[in-house]
Amino acid sequence: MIGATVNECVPKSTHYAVRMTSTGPVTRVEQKERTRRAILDAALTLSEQGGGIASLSLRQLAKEVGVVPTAFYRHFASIDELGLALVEESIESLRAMIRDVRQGNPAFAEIIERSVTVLAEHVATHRGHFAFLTRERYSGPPAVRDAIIRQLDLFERELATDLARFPAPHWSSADFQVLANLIVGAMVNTVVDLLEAGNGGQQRLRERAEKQLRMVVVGALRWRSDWED
Amino acid sequence: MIGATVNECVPKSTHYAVRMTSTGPVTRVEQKERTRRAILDAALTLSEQGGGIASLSLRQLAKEVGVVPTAFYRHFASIDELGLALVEESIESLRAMIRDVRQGNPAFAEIIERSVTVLAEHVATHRGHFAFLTRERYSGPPAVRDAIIRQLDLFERELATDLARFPAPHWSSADFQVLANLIVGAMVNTVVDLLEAGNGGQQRLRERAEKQLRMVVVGALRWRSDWED
DNA sequence: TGTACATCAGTGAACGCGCGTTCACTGATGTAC
DNA sequence: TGTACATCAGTGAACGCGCGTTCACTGATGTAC
Repeated sequence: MIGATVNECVPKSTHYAVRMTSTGPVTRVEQKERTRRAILDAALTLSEQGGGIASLSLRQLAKEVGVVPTAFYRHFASIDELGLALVEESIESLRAMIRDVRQGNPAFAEIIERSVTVLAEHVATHRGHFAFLTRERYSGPPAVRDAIIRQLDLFERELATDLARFPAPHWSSADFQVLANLIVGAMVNTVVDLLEAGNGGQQRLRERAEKQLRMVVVGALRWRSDWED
Repeated sequence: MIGATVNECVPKSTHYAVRMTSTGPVTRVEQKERTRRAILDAALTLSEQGGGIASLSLRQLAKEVGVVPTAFYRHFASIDELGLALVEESIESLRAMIRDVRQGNPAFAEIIERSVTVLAEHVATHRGHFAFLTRERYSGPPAVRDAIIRQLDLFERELATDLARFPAPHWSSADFQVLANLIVGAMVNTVVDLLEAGNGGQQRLRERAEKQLRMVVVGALRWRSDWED
């Protein structure tokens, strides 16, 4: 049966896992970028399923991408560097969302509805990034956790500044900080629930988030610091 | 230099890592319970440092406990079973806290202060459990995540029922559900921040949590469903 | 346009290591008499 | 109280496996002329 193994002797050749030849010829630079993108996406997917970036394995990752394990090193110097790339692009997605929420100056009555819509849209288009941020915020390596916390703190301070423009005579700037913390926390919880819910639950969660924001912004702003005595 | 190795030839004998002989003789049952406890505690510590329960290794764990890896199997059938034991006792800590928050009927004015105090005390005395719950809520195995989510949902519904006793004529029961979700989220965020802060930050975080609860309960209850149109 | 050479993304063999789990064992604690 | 036997928490050798990383390689793409 020596001849039986002949079919398995495929000639060795360079194989592109994410080639998509139907779109025509591709430059080497484009091809490299595609593989890099496929590695990042597979890392987001696998760490979402498998308990976070800390339990991600290079060999699982290579298998998911459809490439030999050592090919990874053409794109990243180590697994840690991949983690840094993921935290950077995830934080960029978060920044883009925050920018989009804050930009424009819709009428007061529409701020809340618009903000929640923008939030839901960004979460839907960058699921992997938002899942990464909410997960690694708690279980990631210290450098990753710190970067995420720093960005959320920054957003909290910006929000406190924005809120301080509302007419609320009895409020100190510390009060606005505390309110901003409450709001950011509620929005992060909304993100988590949006990620976990199927398409069916999205509308309910958006309405819940809008109602919570109204309770807090419209309701709580009538609260007065001096009530606390 | 053959004789040089003689000192290393210690006779083989049963070794108890957590014996504490100063307290006198210990029964076999007590000794077994001590080791089991040491395994659970080491698992909480290591998974807090090392990226969650999913990246916990049996051999690290045994080393931390001061026992040979195979000794583990005298206490748990597998690593997964250890995970189940951890989620069970962590959820029991959460239940105990919730019970303690809800019990007694302090004057209305004191409910908030008392609740935050109880929260902070339970977090301080069961750090490992609360760190486990807040972390594995996002990165744990599905069975663990589901158990934690279920318990938080339950608490949310109980809280909605409690809140519905407040006089708030314009509120529907759905409104109370939404408010309860906001409050539970804020309390979970407080737990996370308490765990991350050193002793120095505890007081500030407690005051922040109290202020947030006042904003939400005292302020938001004046919000009316029909404002949303 | 055609040819000869350079580049480098992906390959596959190999490494030493820590992993979870199995097994037969040992000896201190517990028990029956 | 003393002795002979049973129990079983902890031991240590061994297993096969997947891990991250190294290295020299191949052959398609890119470039110089």
